[in-house]
Amino acid sequence: MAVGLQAGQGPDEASGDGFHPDCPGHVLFRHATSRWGIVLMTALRPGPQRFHLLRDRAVGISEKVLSQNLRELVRDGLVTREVEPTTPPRVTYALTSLGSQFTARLGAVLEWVGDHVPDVLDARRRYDEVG
Amino acid sequence: MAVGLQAGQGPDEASGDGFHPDCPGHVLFRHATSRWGIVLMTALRPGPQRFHLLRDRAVGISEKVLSQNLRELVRDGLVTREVEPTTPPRVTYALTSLGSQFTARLGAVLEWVGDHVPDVLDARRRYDEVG
DNA sequence: CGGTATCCCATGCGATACTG
DNA sequence: CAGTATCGCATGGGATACCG
Repeated sequence: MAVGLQAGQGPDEASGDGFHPDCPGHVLFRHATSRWGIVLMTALRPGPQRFHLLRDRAVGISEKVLSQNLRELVRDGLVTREVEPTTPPRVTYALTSLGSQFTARLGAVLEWVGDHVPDVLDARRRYDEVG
Repeated sequence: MAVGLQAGQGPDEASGDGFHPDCPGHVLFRHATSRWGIVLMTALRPGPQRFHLLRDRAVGISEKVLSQNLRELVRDGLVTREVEPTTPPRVTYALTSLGSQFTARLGAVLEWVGDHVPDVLDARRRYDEVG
């Protein structure tokens, strides 16, 4: 059973099945596909990365938001966080197998989107000029 | 080339490739995966639907937000809008082939999420209790 | 180095009311 | 029936400063 299929076929409110915004699967999806979630998950695909490296890859992210996002991903079980208690500390993030699977599927979507940007651009132009 | 892979490997700012929030592909992705975007796209998979039917399926949506979302999806070329100029008017929305392809890929992600909700729940419990 | 704390703003969404 | 107009709020995220 998918997650958001047929929202609102439940009784009357808070539709019985999996699409209410509070549904754990929905929350996971929002975290992983948030503005920075995608960047971070993707950045982790090649292998484990340290905090400052992720900060550099996610150009423009603030440290607050970076750590916020990572914390949620860790909580959801998509990412691991490992601390070596040296001074200064050394913290490494990596995809779990769960995160790896999710990111692979998400990657297919992103790749498709990338391949079809011209079509979207065309559609917008047509929509904007004529009406 | 995927869309958000390796953000920030460009020169210095607004990373050359496809992940700046203003990137058309990113915007498309945000529209289609917004709170209601997923519900609407999914609701349209079985076939064309009229406005009031979509409103009923997306339990809790306001008409304002429904028409907002549909308008963006139409503009992005994922959905068509057809008006029969009767009184009262009869407006039908349907997936384009573009929208159909996108939704299929997205569906794979949603299905995966649905299948792994228990794992996520476990992860969160572990995270919350121990730390 | 790897964070937190604080403040602020833009956006998305909800509720309600009105219209061609 | 299929919208638009208006208002108001919660949330995600940016900027800056400080800490173990």
